[in-house]
Amino acid sequence: MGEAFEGTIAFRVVVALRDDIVTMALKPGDVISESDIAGRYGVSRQPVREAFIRLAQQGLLLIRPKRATVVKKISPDGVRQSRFIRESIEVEIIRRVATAPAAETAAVLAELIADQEAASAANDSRRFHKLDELFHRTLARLAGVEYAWQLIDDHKMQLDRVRYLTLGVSSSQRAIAEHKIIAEAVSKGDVASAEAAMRAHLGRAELLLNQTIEDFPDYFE
Amino acid sequence: MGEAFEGTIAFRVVVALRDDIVTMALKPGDVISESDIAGRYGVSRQPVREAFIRLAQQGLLLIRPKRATVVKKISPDGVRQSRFIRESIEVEIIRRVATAPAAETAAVLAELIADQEAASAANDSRRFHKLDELFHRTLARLAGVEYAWQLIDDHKMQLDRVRYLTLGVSSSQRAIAEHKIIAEAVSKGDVASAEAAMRAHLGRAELLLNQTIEDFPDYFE
DNA sequence: TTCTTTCATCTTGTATGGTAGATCAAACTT
DNA sequence: AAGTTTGATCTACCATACAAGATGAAAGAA
Repeated sequence: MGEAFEGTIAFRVVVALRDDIVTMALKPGDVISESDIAGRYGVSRQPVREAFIRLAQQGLLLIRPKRATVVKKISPDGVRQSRFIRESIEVEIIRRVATAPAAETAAVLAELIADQEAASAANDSRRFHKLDELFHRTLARLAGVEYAWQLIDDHKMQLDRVRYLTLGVSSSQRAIAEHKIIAEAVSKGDVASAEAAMRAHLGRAELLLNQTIEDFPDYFE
Repeated sequence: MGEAFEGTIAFRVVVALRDDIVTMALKPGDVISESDIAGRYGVSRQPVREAFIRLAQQGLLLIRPKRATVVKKISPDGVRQSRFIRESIEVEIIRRVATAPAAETAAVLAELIADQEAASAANDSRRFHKLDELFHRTLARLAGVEYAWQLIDDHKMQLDRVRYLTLGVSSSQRAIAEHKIIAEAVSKGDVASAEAAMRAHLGRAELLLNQTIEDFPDYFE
């Protein structure tokens, strides 16, 4: 997002609150108020209020006029549709890249996968997560639609909350293997295989979601 | 978007400004200020400020800290990528609906097309535009991803600004003919034809964009 | 007891005053 | 004349005070 207000207090509050929400320090259903947060951060209500507005538009908060503001519960159907949107766009991206692969494509993807293997070997899950994201964003860049990835990124916050609930079960080995299949198909210009591999790669999240709903029913609508 | 603040002044300002921007009453590059708009609507600066924040997050305004706020110029690349997103999602939607068409599908789409023909015959272009939108949103509903359409709708605002610049050239006849082809393929469960028809239907906008950039260069980045 | 009503106390919404950064033109210096 | 500095005047940012709706518990009526 082109956040053009980085120096402001409101920006600091947005970043802090968003982090708290995604990492589940603020749990779905938690009630917060402008004065509450203002006091906690030692600022006035005004910048907090503006942060609330921004986070509400991102689907993380629900401002209830004259009542209170709550951390939005995760909507299973919303997550499902976010996945639908992501799969639609990423499939189209992979088609474009595979249809006319640029010269650099194979090398760039291979290097990213090598980095991922290094991070996996070092058990650095945070770095692996970053590299995983970078892999997908790079594909968007190669397709000339990096902005489209930003859109996915916005909606990925909901998914990230789910992901955070299931920390540690991420099998980076399998993800890397799937990345390799995708990269190979793309580099060869095999559109159909690339699309199928991407769908398989993204499809695994569905099971994860259902499991998570069972484990943490209070966090979902 | 689940705008949950309909009774407020800020909401009225958002609606009014968004309408002004989409209809080009406020032109790309126009400079506005909180006090300016506040005075014009007879309200205080506070709700105007909040409206600015919301519109900035929707990509219609650019708030420049300590300087001024301008109506964002239209980014040709942004419009192109919005089209990419829309096509990705709508193609996936049409696939889903065509793969397993519900019983009601054919009848629902036929009725919508009939309404469109009536609006076209009556030369009611505003009503036709609404029905055109409804056709696409209905497909999303039939695919069980109506929320995905809301996403398209948000990003469609940029396209709507372009569309408004080229008023009158909308050939509703051709659009209706294309809708018929789509509806028929979907009803028959012919996935490949439905997808191709949808791509062709959405693809026409590219030419329109290039023409518009030539005609109104000042409104684009 | 059970239902109704009142009212203290939450909340967000709005108005307004002051602050500091950004801009630009006029005055000044060289 | 050309470049520099100053200062008036914009702007958005923030703090604060007040208004009004929503809530829930306590007091009162049946």
